[in-house]
Amino acid sequence: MEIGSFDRGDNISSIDEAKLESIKALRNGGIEPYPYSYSVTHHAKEIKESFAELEGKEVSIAGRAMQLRQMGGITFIDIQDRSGRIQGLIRNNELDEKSLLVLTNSSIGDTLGIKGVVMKSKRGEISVGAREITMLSKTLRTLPNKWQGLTDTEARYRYRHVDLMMNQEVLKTFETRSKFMRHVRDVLDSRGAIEVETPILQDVYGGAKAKPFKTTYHTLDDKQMYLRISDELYLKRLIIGGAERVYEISKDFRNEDADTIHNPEFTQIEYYEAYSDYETFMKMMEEMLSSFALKTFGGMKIEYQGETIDFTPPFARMYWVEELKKITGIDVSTMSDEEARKLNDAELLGLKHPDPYHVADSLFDKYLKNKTYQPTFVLDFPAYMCPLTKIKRGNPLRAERFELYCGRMEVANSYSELTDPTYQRKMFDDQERERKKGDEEAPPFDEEFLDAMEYGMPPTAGIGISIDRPTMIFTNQTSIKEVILFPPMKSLPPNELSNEKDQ
RNA sequence: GGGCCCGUAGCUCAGUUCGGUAGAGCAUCUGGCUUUUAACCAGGUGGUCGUGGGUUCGAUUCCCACUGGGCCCGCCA
Repeated sequence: MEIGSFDRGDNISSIDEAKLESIKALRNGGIEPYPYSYSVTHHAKEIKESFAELEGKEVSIAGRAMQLRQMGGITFIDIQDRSGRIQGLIRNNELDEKSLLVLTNSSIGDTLGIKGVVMKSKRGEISVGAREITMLSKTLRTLPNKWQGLTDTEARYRYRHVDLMMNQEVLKTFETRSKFMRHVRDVLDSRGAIEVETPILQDVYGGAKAKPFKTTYHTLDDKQMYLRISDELYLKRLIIGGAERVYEISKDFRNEDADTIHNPEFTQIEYYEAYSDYETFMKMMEEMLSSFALKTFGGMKIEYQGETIDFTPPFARMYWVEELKKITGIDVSTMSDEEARKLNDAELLGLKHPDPYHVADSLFDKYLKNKTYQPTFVLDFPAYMCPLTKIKRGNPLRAERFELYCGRMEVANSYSELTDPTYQRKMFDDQERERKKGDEEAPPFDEEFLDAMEYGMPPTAGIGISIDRPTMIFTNQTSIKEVILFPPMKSLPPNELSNEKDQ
């Protein structure tokens, strides 16, 4: 099979006959090539960092053999574990019979355990001088080129396990992602919030404007179900119920094309806090991002794609409707349908649905988005753009909503949540009308949610915090696929030969 | 959905300009070597050149379609 075509779609390399022979040889010598456990005392990085204390002491390390230099009676094996690499130094005449058998049947890619003494080689390389070598897992496959490694983007995503073993910085990226998610949780937990789980499979989707994935729940009653586009409405029902502070780490699904900053399946943390408004969350976000930068990178400034992003609070505030008016003379908050259509033509926006909502949004992208490289609160949206938001105090044309931008990407979206059930019902009616006109992104009427709202919802601030995009910034990546372990890939064409024997 | 680029050995890449069924390095196999670290030296194995069709005496190379990937645009708060 060949990698270039991915014909079989199941493997990046073929099974190596010689390695099967090694397995036989090991078993003939009484050694199981797939044992149960191994006692690891140290990681590579620890040994290198604490060499002074560890020199002469016995340690056990385990990991994948990435390089192997054999010169007659002495072998150097570079063992890679999660922390990095360290050299094993093996002299044949110091090994017992079993270790020697393991050594002669070892190859690059095997997972090995080495027990021995911390020392330096003649060339000064910190090493583990082996007394015992244990086969922990015999590989059947061949690793990519030790220098260039695996660089083909498609292969890296389809065979992420190979990507991880060949490109250790990928693991660092996902460690950073994990740290960020942990940090957001910590911040919310410290506010006394509880983490909840709400349905991913929903009868009535809502909480955002987006095309859903449809599915069918045959076992229940064969009805149409949807993968959630947002968990907003469920979390609000919990606020109505008295939970006061709730959040969910939510995988949301939107049936749209992928690009470098969108993935059909993405992760955000939605958080709702009773008795607070969007000002509370602007402060919270400043604190959350700056403290993460400080804790993780030792400073408020980080490098992203050759430019510095400064997370020192306070972040810039862009009152974008006013800003846009200054630049273009257009007030998008009072734009009529007719004016929107004209602007679509005059500004060459090329929108399919040139309604005020899309035109305003498009004008922001055209004139203002490029000014959001530094952390920037883009705030006070036209009221008509925000059907689930309270109108701004003192200005009925605006809504109390902000989007936090960073690196020209939207990374959070927050409102002073609408709590007036009568007004909310009117908003749903409007949406329903749009929907009947053919806007398939307009969310359906949600009577259950309105019923809940009619019991009375306390003043509440809500926010959705992206996990994917801040991770891109913190790991200096330009594609969302680099921060998603298994990004969706198109199916490979079936191979007619795939039922035939292989190898 | 539109444009541009790409797919050659397990990996990383040459070769395609001007058509004659393919090369390198690493990996792998054999032999040598007891302090290497891109180890080294000698020899060997390995490819229906992404898929299908067309032009041609002959196609990895030219043409068309398809497929997978990347980037840009559109769409997606």
